[in-house]
This record gives sequence, C-alpha cells and structure tokens, in this order.
Amino acid sequence: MSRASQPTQFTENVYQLLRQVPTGRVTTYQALAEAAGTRAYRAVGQAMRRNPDTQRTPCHRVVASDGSLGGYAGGPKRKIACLRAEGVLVQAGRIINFRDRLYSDFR
DNA sequence: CAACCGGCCTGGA
DNA sequence: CTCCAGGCCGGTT
Repeated sequence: MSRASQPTQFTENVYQLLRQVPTGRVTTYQALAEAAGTRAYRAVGQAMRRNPDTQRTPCHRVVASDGSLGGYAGGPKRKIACLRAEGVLVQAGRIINFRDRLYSDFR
C-alpha cells in the first residue's frame, strides 16, 4: 500500500480553486491552471487523479477545454453520472451547453 | 536527471 | 463540421 504523498502547494492551490466551482457548473484543466498562475494544465490533471478526497474536491467538475469529458480515475461513466446528478448533462462524451456551464471566474 | 500525466493546440484528411 | 496524429508546456514522481 503506497501511502498518500503530501500534496504540494500547487496541488492545494488547484484544489482550493476547484472548490469555488458551484454545483451544476464545470471548469477546465486549463482554467484551473491559469487561475493557479501557470499553464500546467497537465499537472492539474495529475493533481485531480491524486485527489485524496473526491467528495471534497469535485474533480468530476473538471473537463477538457473543448467540452469533452477528459479523464476520470473511476472511468468516464462515473464522471457522467456525477455530473448528471448535479444537473450537468453529457451526451456523446461532451457537455451539453458547455459554454454556458463553464465557470472560469476565479478570484 | 528521466519519465509520467485525467491536456492543449495546430495541421491535415 | 468531425476525426486523427504530432508536438508542446509545466509540475510531480
């Protein structure tokens, strides 16, 4: 059993930003990265995967910049179910009304 | 230092 | 417009 590595500052920062995303909304890896002050959108994905508490950090609300689902540790099906439970509909692997659901007004 | 990522962008078919 | 392939940045391990 590998023990959970301590989250770095960057990771914590991303988590905090993600928690600002209200239910029923989604954000993108890039938006989080830029809000964190960097362009490491891939690092964001890594942080999401390493996310210790999926309930606290709604990593399922993070999608790709083009409205596609992106990845998910539990599988895409899981992600869709989570989003759907929050009122975000997904069809053909893409967020419906993505642009309207997108939240990137981080502060 | 090298490899790994839950991505993004661009170009071509 | 959609789909595929390659190249790329930045952070973590």
